[in-house]
Parts: sequence; C-alpha cells; structure tokens
Amino acid sequence: MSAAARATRTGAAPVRERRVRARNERRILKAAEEEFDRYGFGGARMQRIADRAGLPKANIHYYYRNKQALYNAVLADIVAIWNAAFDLISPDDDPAEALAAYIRTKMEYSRTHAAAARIFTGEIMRGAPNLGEYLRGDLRTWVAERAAVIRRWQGAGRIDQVDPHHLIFLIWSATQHWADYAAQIAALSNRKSLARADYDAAAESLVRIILKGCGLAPR
Amino acid sequence: MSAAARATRTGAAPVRERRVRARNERRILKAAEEEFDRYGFGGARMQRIADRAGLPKANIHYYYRNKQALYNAVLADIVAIWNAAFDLISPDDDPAEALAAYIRTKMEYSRTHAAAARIFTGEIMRGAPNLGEYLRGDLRTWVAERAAVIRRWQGAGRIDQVDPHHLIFLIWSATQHWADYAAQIAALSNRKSLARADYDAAAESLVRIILKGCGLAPR
DNA sequence: GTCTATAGTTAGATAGAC
DNA sequence: GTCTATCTAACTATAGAC
Repeated sequence: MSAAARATRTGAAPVRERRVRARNERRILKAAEEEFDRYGFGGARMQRIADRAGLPKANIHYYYRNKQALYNAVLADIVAIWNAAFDLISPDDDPAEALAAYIRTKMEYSRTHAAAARIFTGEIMRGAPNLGEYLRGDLRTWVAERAAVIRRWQGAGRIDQVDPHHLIFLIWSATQHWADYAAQIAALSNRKSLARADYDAAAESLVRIILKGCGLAPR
Repeated sequence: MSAAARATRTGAAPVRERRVRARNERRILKAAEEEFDRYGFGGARMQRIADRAGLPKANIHYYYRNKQALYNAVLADIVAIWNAAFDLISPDDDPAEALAAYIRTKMEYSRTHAAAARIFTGEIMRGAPNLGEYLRGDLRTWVAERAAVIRRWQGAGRIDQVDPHHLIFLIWSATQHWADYAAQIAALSNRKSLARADYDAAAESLVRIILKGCGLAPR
C-alpha cells in the first residue's frame, strides 16, 4: 500500500504529498484556463493541456476524472475569485466614489484576469449550462443587494432615477468588453496587444461618462 | 452527365437547380448558425447541423467542403448583415439624435440577431482567427470615419470631449451585452427568456445615461 | 503518484449507387 | 443533386507496470 493510500485511510496525507498535489493542480488549472480560453470547451484538447502543464496526459486524468470535471474546476476558480473581489458598494458610501471604484476595479479585473473573464462569457453565451446554480444563487443575491443600495441612494436624491439593474449591466458590459474584445480593440488600433495604460484610460472615460450620465459629479 | 454538370460547363445552371441550391444553402446556414451559437466551433457537430437542416450529413459536405468552410460562410453572412445595418451617423446629424438612433438600432440587432451576435463575440474572444482581415479592413475604416464625425462634433462644441473610440466601444459593449449575456439576465430576473419590452427598456436606459454622460440633452 | 501504451468511441469526411 | 455505408483520424479515457 502506498503512503498516499495509507494517508487517505487515516485521513491525513503526508505534507510532501499534499504539496505535490497542490502544485500539480495549480499547474493543471492554469494550463486548462489558457486552453479553454483559446479554444472553448469543445475545442480544448486534453493533450494540449497536459503539454502546457508539463505533465503526461494520464496525470491530468489522475487529478480530474474527465474534461468536464476539469472545466468545472476552472469555472469554480473563476467564480471564487469573482466573489472575493467584488464586495464593494454599501448604502453609506458616496455614490460617485463607490461607482467609480467599482468601475476601476472591474476594469482591472478585465486586464489581470482576461482569460477567466472570457471563459465566463463563453459559459454564459452557451446558456450557462454549468453555472445556473451560481446565477440563480450567489449572483442574484449580490445583484439584489446592490440594486437595493442604488435605490436607497435614489430615495435620498443622491443619484438619478435609472433602473439599478440597467446601471449594473452597463458597468459589467463596458468593463467586460475590454477582456472579451481585446483582440478587436488591438486590431482596430493596429497593435499586437493592449497595455495597462489603455485599460486605465478606458476606465477613466467610463467613470466620466457613466457618473455624469447618472447625475453625479466626477471622481 | 447530369444537368448540373452540363450547366456548370456552359456557365448557366437551370433555374430549378439554382433554386434548390439556394434553398438548401439557406437551410444549412440557418442550422449551422444555431449549432455554432449553442456549442461553439469546436463543440459543433456536423451531424446535428444536418439534422437541424433536415438533410443527410453527406449533403452538408456537398455544399460546404468541410466544417471550417461552413463556419466561414456563417461568419461572412454575419459580417454582411452587420455592414448593411450600420451605415448611420454623419457629421450633419444632430449628435443626440444620431447616437440615440444608433444605440436603439444596435440593441434591436442584439434582440433580432442574437445568435449571430454571440457567434461574432465567440470569434473575437478566440483571437479572431478568421476575421483579422475584416477587423483591419472594413471595420477599421468604419470606426475611423465615425470617430472623425464625433471629433467634428466636439470641435463644434456639440458634445463633451470624450475619447471617440471609448464612446463607440461603450455603445457596442452595452448593447452587445443583451445578446451575449441574455442567459444571465434571464436567470437573474428568474425568467426563461427576455421579451421585446426588456430590450426596449434597456435601450432607453442606455440612451439616457450615455447621452447625458456626453453632455447631450435626452432624445 | 507517474508514465507508456492502448482501448474504445466519436465525428469529420468520402465513395459510390441511385 | 441525394443518400447509405463506411473509412480514417483524432481524441477521451483507462489499464497496468513502475
């Protein structure tokens, strides 16, 4: 019996083996994220994921039962980061400051987590076959809470009477665009890729237009 | 030798056969659009496209050499409709009216051509491997011309000094969102699908926020 | 836990009769 | 131009030695 098998029985894997597992899972998830981003679920190849991760293909199946399970793990990762990153916006905040900060944070996410952002869009575009629970659960709660905050701001006359959901979707779409459409933006500006300054400038344009569009002073 | 083969040699196919060809190509393209939308290029299956079109699989290959050629035909269709639909915006237009009309038209496109819109997004997200020429050609010209119009408006003090490209991308993303993220919007509002009224209301919110955000009076 | 070899299955593409 | 049968390649997944 192997050390790992013994450890599983006793419920405590040796530290070294847990570390190997953690490192390999990280490598595989990273490689899978790149592959699913570039080719979509149907176009992704387990062999290429293995090559990117620097492991034999069989090892991918050792850690993840099948392609679907690996894809679900990548999605879970994306949703976890998403949940952790966007706890902003409470009723006591200044509306202009809170919205400006949210736009800038979301844009930064599009820049630093572009592949994750695109995989998320791909999943939603296919009808969210693996994220229905998340959309109808955590995300719906999040949206309802933020919409309530915006309505309280509106009740206090601190922001224009725009549909809170429409405002949230506007911010999501305008920032997400810089991940999903990065290739188009680069092609239109005759460049190979976008720089940090491009995202920063775009975020400032969005802050300016959206805040003013809601009757708020610039921040 | 068949009538078709004879006709090909003489350069004039009989009317009936041309009609059969046109009808079948339309059916196949429609079925392919649905399939590529639902599953992406890699996940699309020629057999399902054939089933949707009500034809044997071999016939799909008779009209389109392979899967890639069929996908390219679908993309060409999408780009053609796109080019035909958005010739709006000239320097003599009233900025508020022109932008409002563009937002409403683009939103209508997201509603009535949702599958096409999503396939386009998917292609761009994969790095636009089959649309580089279009992006660097027709689309770049289109964007440059519209940006020039916006700059003339700005020179005449008719609209705020916002980056014209950022404004165009904002309108594209905010309207495109209602095609790409329809599943998420429906899930968040606990409904199975979106109605025309949803798109219309969203368009009016966007017109209101974006026009005001650019220093324009509502239209 | 790692890796080679391969089983098993699917799907794109084609041959050839009609 | 249509359709059935089939070829072939590619890919997911697993068996089993180490």
